[in-house]
Amino acid sequence: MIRPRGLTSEKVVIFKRKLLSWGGENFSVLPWRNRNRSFHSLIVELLLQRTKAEQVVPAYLQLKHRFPSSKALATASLEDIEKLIYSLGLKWRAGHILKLGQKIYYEYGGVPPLNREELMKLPGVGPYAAGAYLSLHSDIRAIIPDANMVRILGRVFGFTCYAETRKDKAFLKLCDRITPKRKFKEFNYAVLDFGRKVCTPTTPKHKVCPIKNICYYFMKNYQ
DNA sequence: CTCCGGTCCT
DNA sequence: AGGACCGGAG
Repeated sequence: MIRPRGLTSEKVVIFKRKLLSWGGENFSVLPWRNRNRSFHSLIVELLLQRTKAEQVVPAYLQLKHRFPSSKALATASLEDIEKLIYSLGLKWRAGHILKLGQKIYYEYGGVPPLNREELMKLPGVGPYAAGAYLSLHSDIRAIIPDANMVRILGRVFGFTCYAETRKDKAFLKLCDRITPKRKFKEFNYAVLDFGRKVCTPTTPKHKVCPIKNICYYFMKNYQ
């Protein structure tokens, strides 16, 4: 159970505002960052699991070209998919991608479902992929309780993160409170970019951090 | 050489 | 709840 420190509505408001503003100025353009409710938008979230965005770009473009429709993917061979994502490592994901393509084509007519529970029943789709598909590609508000969110909130609100923190009810509640009601998409993109560029796992870039003055971790270690 | 990261299967 | 998975960055 996490115990956030200094969790006041003022700090929450400042956090949202600063992150949104930072995100607006530092948005990374990536080929899958669109609002298409397409199976490509869901597949790419599997490629992004435990994998850096830059690394995914070529594999994603090739995969999209090779399998332009869910039908093409559903009828593909496992070897074809393995070959395309080989450079990303973790090649067991090829199996998930094939099964996912088949389910989407045969059971959903080519379009992924639009609620969290249904999405998470799909192969390879967990809390991260479901939240990303809904909020980033479908304009449906959802939290993305991934490593970035855990790390950033953990630092700002001074709680220690463990492997199970992502499933912690108090943490999920905090994610829900922090994620804006309206600009959730902009916010989620901001968190992803911020976690990658500023609030990095090791040696966070305090010098360019716009929220260090409300960050428990920074205040404690550098003030 | 060590750390990092989502989901599934035991 | 704990391990397996794999390549890249620090």
